[in-house]
Amino acid sequence: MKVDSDRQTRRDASPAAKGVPQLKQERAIRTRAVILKAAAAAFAERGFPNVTIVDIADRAGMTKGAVYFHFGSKEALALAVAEEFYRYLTHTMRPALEKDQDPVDKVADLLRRAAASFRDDPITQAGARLQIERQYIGVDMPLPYVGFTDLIASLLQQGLEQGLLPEGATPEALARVLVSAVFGAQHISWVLEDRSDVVERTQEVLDAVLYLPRQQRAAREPVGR
Amino acid sequence: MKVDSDRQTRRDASPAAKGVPQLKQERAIRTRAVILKAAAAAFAERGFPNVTIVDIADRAGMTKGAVYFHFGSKEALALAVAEEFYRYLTHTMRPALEKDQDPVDKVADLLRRAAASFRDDPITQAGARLQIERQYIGVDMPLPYVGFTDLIASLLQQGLEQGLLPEGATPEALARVLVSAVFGAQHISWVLEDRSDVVERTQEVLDAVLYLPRQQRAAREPVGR
Amino acid sequence: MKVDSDRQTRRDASPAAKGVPQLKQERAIRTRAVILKAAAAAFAERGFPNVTIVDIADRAGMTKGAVYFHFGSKEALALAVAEEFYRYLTHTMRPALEKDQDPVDKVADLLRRAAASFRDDPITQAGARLQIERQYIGVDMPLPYVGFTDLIASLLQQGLEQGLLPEGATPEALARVLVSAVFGAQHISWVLEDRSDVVERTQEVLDAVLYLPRQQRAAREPVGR
Amino acid sequence: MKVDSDRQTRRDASPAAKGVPQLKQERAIRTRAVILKAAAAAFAERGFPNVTIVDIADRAGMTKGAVYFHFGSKEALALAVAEEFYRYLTHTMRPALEKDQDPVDKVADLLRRAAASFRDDPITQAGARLQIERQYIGVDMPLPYVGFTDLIASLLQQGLEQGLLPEGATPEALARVLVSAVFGAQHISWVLEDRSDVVERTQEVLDAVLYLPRQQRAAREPVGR
DNA sequence: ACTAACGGGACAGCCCGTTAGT
DNA sequence: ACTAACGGGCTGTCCCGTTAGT
Repeated sequence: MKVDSDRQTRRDASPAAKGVPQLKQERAIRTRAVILKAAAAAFAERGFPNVTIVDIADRAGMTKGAVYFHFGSKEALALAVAEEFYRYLTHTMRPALEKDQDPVDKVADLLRRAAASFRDDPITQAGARLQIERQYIGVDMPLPYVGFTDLIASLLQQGLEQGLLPEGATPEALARVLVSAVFGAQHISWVLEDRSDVVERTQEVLDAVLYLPRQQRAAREPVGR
Repeated sequence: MKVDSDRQTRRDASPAAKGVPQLKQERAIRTRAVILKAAAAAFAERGFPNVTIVDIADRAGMTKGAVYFHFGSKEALALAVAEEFYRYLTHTMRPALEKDQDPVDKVADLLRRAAASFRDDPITQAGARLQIERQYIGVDMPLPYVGFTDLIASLLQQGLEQGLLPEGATPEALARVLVSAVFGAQHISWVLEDRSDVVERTQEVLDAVLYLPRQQRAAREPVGR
Repeated sequence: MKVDSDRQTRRDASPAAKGVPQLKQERAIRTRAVILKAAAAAFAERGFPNVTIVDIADRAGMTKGAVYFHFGSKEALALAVAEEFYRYLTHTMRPALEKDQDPVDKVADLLRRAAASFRDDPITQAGARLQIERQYIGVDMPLPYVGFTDLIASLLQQGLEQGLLPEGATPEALARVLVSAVFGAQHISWVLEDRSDVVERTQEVLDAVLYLPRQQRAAREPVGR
Repeated sequence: MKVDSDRQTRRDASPAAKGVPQLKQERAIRTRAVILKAAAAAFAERGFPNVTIVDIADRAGMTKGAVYFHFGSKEALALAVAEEFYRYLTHTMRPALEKDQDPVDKVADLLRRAAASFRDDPITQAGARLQIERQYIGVDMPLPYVGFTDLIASLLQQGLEQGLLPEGATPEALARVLVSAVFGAQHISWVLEDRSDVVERTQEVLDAVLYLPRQQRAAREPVGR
């Protein structure tokens, strides 16, 4: 079951140029974006198996055929949303990495931003949900969590070297714990409180995993650095 | 659309209780169990929306009609599995609570047992998955996580009073973090490693949240109690 | 698709006698009657295709199996109800025929009694409905209307000979008209007024077909005979 | 459970009326008509509960999917047939009303035309049958008989005023009797003779209810007015 | 670039009838 | 004489994807 993410891709490959290639398509790429938004909202709200193409078309204010013109299948749509999600995610994270702060604070910043996205951004919500539902989609979505976990691990490694974490700590393990906990917090917050308290729950995670031990350390070494 | 978990329930209500209405033949209760097992396995493996009644019937070695005699609908089946899951869960936890160990160790024991169940027991796997898929089921499943979180919070409260946790810690928040993290760890382990390393990941969570701070404390108070 | 009206029939044929044949069956006969009543009510209310065997069993306060013990199929049940209906009908009519009154009044009496039965007796209602639904039942129900129509025709013939009807009248045609009209009146009354005004509508028919012409005649021949 | 008769209806409501939204291609409106015909034939022949969507699709020479595009459910299909029936009925009646003849003859003409339709036109047959089976359909079909009865009553009222009916006659009652009798005649003719003699039976009704009394009157008043 | 129309496959639930078990 | 349990078939409906028509 081969599924390109969308027609766009196919088209870029074949006719390189042809008179006025992309002027006419201006409307089309707007339409495409509208569909994508609609799809994301639908997926976030009701989940992949519960969403029909007609649902999406209705939300986008057009007919099924139009959707099928831009995306070859329901799977392709999901995939496109997922990709958009990753693109958005890295974009949101950037400021946290570029800001001038110690690596542990960077990690915290990163995760808080992620949490806020989960609470506020439909694309993020859809992306997260589609990740969970990857089995229903049947096409290989980009493997989740790993890249993010590695990034955090390397930051924590720096933190450890700078003495910002207890000596016994292993950065990889801590990174796994953090990602697990934030993901879990987001999910539970979703089920119980419709995500209204994700950020708070995420902060609790950060306090427990990153800062509580640090306090201890600080308390134990009153003699200045 | 209220759905009883199964026929059993309906029947208990109607007859005027003639002693023990054990009219249920024990062939049937075996059959019922077989169906439940089959359903759990199917749900765990493929997810609620992907499982058809025929799948379950086939796995159970019988026909749709037989399944429908015992469970009035697909939803009822899912609900029964979920209930069985909770029953099994509390049953598995008991030893950890009754064993003679300090409250924090109890918590750790509890979560390790849960993790092991996630790895080994199909009913648990199905239960967890159905929880996530509750929206697809459309009947109100028992609210998840909360009871468990409360139990852990009260144990941690005891631990705090016994000086087993850092003074700054708040038991409720820690409990939420633990449950989130273990749930998340289990989920990620599922996606990435087919759950083979749940227990290890859970241990990492325990180390990071419960023991790493404690070590710090221990190190800081060398003079015994 | 062979269908005996019920098991009873079958049994009468095979074992002529055997120790204590019908003592034990006393309960059975009563049960059979209960089922028949339940079936009639169900058929009258919801129609043959809409009634399930379980419906009937529930109404009769027993299980499907019990029903199937007494009646081999849903069709057999319908047939038994229909037969009961005809038995009841002839029974109800008798007084009208035996009473001392002129043949035209007999006809009127007959039809008024029928109408009253349609209004009050569930078996009659069921019988009438099953007649309409004969196609759904698929077994040859006793042909309806004809015997009744013939009876009325012969009475009207007598009436004609006694000068109780206009000379131009043909008894067979009048009989057909009467039966059609009463049947139609009953049906329409059912749909529009839940049968509450069947008797009145029937009287209207009698007035229009039998008595209005007679009045004319009476008015025209003031010189009595 | 409200059911629109078909998609058409739903669509008319939504778009903000852009002139004439004749987006309906006339291939489609032909298809729709074919389906309707097929459905009418099927319903007339076998009755609503016995007809499957596939039956209809097969008769129409297409697949279930196509049928479902035009009609959202089996009920909608039945309703559409019923509506078509009423439309056809009023259309057939018109000439009788416009023709230059006395009101009583108009009534007779009306009913004879109806009878002929019952014998010859599948839509009419289906409509009549669906009326009887309204309970199986579960959506509120237009209330039957009443409008027609009123029309006849008002004609008879005129007839009475013109001295075409016996003085004692009440038009409303006569109208009810006529409609009942014709409906009943049609039904009995259906069961017994597959409707071949509806028209004759209807004529018998007209003779008995409208003309027999009139003859009497004529005979009695030889001295013209 | 987009809409209306159509094809086809799958699945839940229902219900009839039988058999195993008293 | 009756109940619980089981088998199997059928059909309405949904929904995905394609083609005819602008």
